[in-house]
Amino acid sequence: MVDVAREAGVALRTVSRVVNQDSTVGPELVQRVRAAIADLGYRPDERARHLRLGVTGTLGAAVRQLSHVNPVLRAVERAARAADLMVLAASTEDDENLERHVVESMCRRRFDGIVLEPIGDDHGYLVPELAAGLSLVAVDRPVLGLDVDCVLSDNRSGIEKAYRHLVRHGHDRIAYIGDDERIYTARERAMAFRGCVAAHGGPLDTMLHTGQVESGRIREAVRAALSGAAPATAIVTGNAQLSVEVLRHLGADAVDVALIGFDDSELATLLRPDLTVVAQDTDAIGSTAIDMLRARIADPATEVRTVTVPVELITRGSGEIPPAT
Amino acid sequence: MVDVAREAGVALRTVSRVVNQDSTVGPELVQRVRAAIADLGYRPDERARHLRLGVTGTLGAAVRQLSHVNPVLRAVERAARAADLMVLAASTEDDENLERHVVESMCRRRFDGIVLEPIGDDHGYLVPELAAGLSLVAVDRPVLGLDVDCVLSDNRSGIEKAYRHLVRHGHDRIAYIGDDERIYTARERAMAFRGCVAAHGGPLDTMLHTGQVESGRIREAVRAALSGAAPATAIVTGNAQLSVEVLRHLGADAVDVALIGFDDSELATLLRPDLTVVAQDTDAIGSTAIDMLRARIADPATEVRTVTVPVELITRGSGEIPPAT
DNA sequence: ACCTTTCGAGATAACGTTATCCCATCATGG
DNA sequence: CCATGATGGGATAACGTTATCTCGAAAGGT
Repeated sequence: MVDVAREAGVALRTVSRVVNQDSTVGPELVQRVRAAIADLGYRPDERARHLRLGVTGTLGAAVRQLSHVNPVLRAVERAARAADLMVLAASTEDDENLERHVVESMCRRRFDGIVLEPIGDDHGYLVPELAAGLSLVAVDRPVLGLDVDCVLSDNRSGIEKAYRHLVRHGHDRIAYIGDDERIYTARERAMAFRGCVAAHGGPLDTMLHTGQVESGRIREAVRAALSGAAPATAIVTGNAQLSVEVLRHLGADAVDVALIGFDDSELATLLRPDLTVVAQDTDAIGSTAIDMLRARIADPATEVRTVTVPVELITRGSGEIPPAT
Repeated sequence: MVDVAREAGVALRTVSRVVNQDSTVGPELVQRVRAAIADLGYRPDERARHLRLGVTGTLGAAVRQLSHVNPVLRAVERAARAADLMVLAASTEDDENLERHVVESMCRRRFDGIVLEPIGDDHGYLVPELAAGLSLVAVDRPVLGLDVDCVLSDNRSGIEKAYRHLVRHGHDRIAYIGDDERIYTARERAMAFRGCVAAHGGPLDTMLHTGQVESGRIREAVRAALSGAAPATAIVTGNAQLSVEVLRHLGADAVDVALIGFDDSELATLLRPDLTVVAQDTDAIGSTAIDMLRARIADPATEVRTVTVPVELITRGSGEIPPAT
């Protein structure tokens, strides 16, 4: 920058003014400075700029897997771009230690705010960061034990919609195959399912299967649900990956067993019958997250909120299969 | 930091030494400084650190869509983590202007290097950055007109493998349905297909269909390929998304028409018959990209290279369907 | 007892920006 | 013709780090 100033025969401050489009610089000086910048290949250094300014105009997104389908992240990027903020994202790989590493890195880099898909139950490392003024919003899952802004889907209502839909289509014995209940969303959905069964009066033991998403376990769960004296005539799955696994193991039975999946996905309309799903409003989740984050950045004293976004049942065929007689 | 020094009763430099685990500080001073850091909630500022150090220990990844399946990005993150580098990623949304914006932002932030999935044909904006010492590696597609490190899949060989495989299974009339040839990979694959047809001696007009991935166009292409006096008995698709679309429109015909898709995907083993694919070695692409980037960062004078990574034909059933008689 | 070595720690100067303050220069009004 | 703004531009001090240089003190050898 000092070289540019010398080359253009102006003061340092003037170069800064030209770079920042300050209107108080005469046109011919602007020209001279521009020329010098091009000549010398000067490229401004945001590190220094941000250091001086205090803010970085950057949001961090710490998500489970960058390389997976994540419509919420897409909505986050869109909304941030609309607010002239840059989003830089990194994967936490469902690893608590990696989450901590990623988030702390973002804090040390003084990102203006962080969108986090939290993992696990212990987020104690966040306490000093929050005390020091970190703006953070959790999406998809809450940060347990900490008073933090949060955007969640209405998991309970989603399961209830699916259950009621199947009951309405004549099903009586409905199974649920879900993810590991150590995961918040899996826990919420399984609890909601238990509530449905309790309200409806059926047995639970052969109808609820949760645990790691592992092909062998899913096969076993599908087998257990569909066998015995009173086999299930319908299945609800706990997430998109589980829908795929369950379909894989249903095989030819897929035309006889009703199925409703949690989460919409592109293959929902590829299969026969098309997949009925509980779809999350990912656009609303993402843009709400950015709204809340921006509000907190603007005023750190903003009251902490948890927003629950409604889900929608999309009927496509698989959920409308009648019970086998 | 100066507050910490005052609180601990030491000099600024000593605090820095403690933070950076310098061994030349006495144990009791380390304790005092640690206590002061915790007391005052001091959090180091990487912006200043990076400014002073010159390097940021950060790589940027500018990819088409963060929220899409992208096994290469996963491999990039893994390999970078192994090298103790942080990867921060952003989407370019297949938009040339957005790509430029993202890459220039990363440059101004002085990322140590950038992994780029280039879009379009004009990357002139990179020239001054490269001249100023930007380390960059392109993946999946080359940066046309610029001498830049590059990791590509062997698209030509992939198409040839698929074509030969189908010929070996008795097919004579093989159709190709591909993406818009303005996209480099689509162009390469279509060209390779033309070469195959030329070598094999068949007609081309009803067998080659490229253009935007749009449901109506794909339906029309499938119809055109399978109708007429000499209908195709086998189809090769140009990418994973096209495989899905083609399958959608094949419907019940999927058991009669041989199909080989470019790119592996999780739904390849979900369908009946399972999908035979040309699989890219995404792990190799990602780790090679990081290797090349690190080499260039370490020595900017390193010779520019283009690495072509082999592809593999994975037979699963759909590609082994014999021609209808 | 004195000199040398080693080790720990402090003062100071960068890194590349921007903001504050201040001073020219010029046109305008009394 | 001089005072008064207004306007454009320059010197200087931060922002929060780390590296260099220097110095003091303690330990060990002759």
